[in-house]
Amino acid sequence: MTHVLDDLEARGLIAHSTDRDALRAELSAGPITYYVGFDPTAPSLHIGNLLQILTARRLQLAGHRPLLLVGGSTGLIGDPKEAGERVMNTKETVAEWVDRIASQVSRFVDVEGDNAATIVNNLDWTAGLSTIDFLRDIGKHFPVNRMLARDVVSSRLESGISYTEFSYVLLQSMDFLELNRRHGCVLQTGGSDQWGNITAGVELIRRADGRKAHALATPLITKADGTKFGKTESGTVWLDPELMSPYAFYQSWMQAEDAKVVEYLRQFTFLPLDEIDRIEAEHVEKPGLRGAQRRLAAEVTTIVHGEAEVQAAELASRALFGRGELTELPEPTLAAALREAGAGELRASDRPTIVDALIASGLADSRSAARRTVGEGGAYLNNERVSDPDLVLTDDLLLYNTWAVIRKGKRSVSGVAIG
RNA sequence: GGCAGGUUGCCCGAGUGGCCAAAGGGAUCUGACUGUAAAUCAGACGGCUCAGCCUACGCAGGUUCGAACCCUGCACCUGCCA
Repeated sequence: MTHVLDDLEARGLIAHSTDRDALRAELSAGPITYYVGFDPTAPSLHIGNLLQILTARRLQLAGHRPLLLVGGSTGLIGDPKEAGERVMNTKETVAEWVDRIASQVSRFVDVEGDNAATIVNNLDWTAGLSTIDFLRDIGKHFPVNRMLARDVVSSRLESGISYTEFSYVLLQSMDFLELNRRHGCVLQTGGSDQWGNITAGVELIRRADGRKAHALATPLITKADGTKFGKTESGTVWLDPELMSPYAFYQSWMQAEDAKVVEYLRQFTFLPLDEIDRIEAEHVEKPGLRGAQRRLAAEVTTIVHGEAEVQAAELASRALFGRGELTELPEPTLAAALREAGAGELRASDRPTIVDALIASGLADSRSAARRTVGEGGAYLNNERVSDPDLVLTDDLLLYNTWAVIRKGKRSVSGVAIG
């Protein structure tokens, strides 16, 4: 059987690690306990976090025991980022997000069995901690000169960084130490942006307790142009169906770039590598068929939202993006597809125009934007370009006297029900 | 506490009394080409009851026919000094 490190390597999931041979030996010697943390900076995790969850899952499938940490305390402090000081959220908000993220994350791993995953919250060991103890036991191991030399910190020295955020690394390091003591946790994984925080924890464990621990970082997932992957025109790709519909989630993967889609298949799915190689061969041969994108979208959406949602998303996508005439779609299919795509509602008595429809369907943010779209030739009603912003959507223009398929540009489709 | 500099649209950044909804770049959107891909080229990019009006250049006032630009106070940021 392939060593889990080799699998991770082959999937392009290892950007950095501490002593690779020692880590390999430790993983081979028997089940180890490892952890990955998520700070509650939003009510839901996004696909950047998904990569971390899936990596944790791969290790669990290899027999190791995951600890999934939700940052009830670190979320109150804020990991410094280059863009500048974070906005502090209230304790109530953070507590609510902790709950949501804890339940979200636990769906992706086994929480029963020999190597069951455990959800932990770092608020458990920081809430009662006194400042004096913290400074004596943890702070003593952190040379400020080295903290200042860290990239994130030095980049913030000009623009400013609060003591709060400056101290963040101590808390995350303490988490690793604490999990090492409580659960024998010997490995922390995370994104490469967490490398500094993770290795600081490794070092703290060595200094404080004289024990050895490991760090493993996944690469930053990028688009072909090198910018961060995981944003669409509408923003972050969320895992929570309330923040992003399964259909929209599915579509965001459907629109993956040719140059990257195979990489994503390796990183975000559990498909065997030889099967991905076959998909790649077809993809290289006929990229226009978008077979790799279709497969990627189906696989990842299954992992996150389940098979039923995938079928609905596929059906809707085929109906709305298919070559066939919209008029040939049976009404139930059409209605389901449009609901899936986030259709809105309008009243016929208000004599709604194409501009109203663009807004109601969620395709335009304002009337100005909607008018602009029409003016640019980017607005379509039932796949026919509309050039008059004042066009009223009368009965005869609707499908089944009710539905209007509204499209903006080539890849944003939604609709409205007019009753 | 003192002194100096700063706070501009989604982001970066120019503008120092009228020609400013505000240069330039990025992001984003649309069109052409395509395959729900990329690259390229072109256009758009505060809001609205849209050839006009309203709101905007940290906040609140003031000077002026007229202010993002001048004055006063306040807040925050950066640096130097104490």
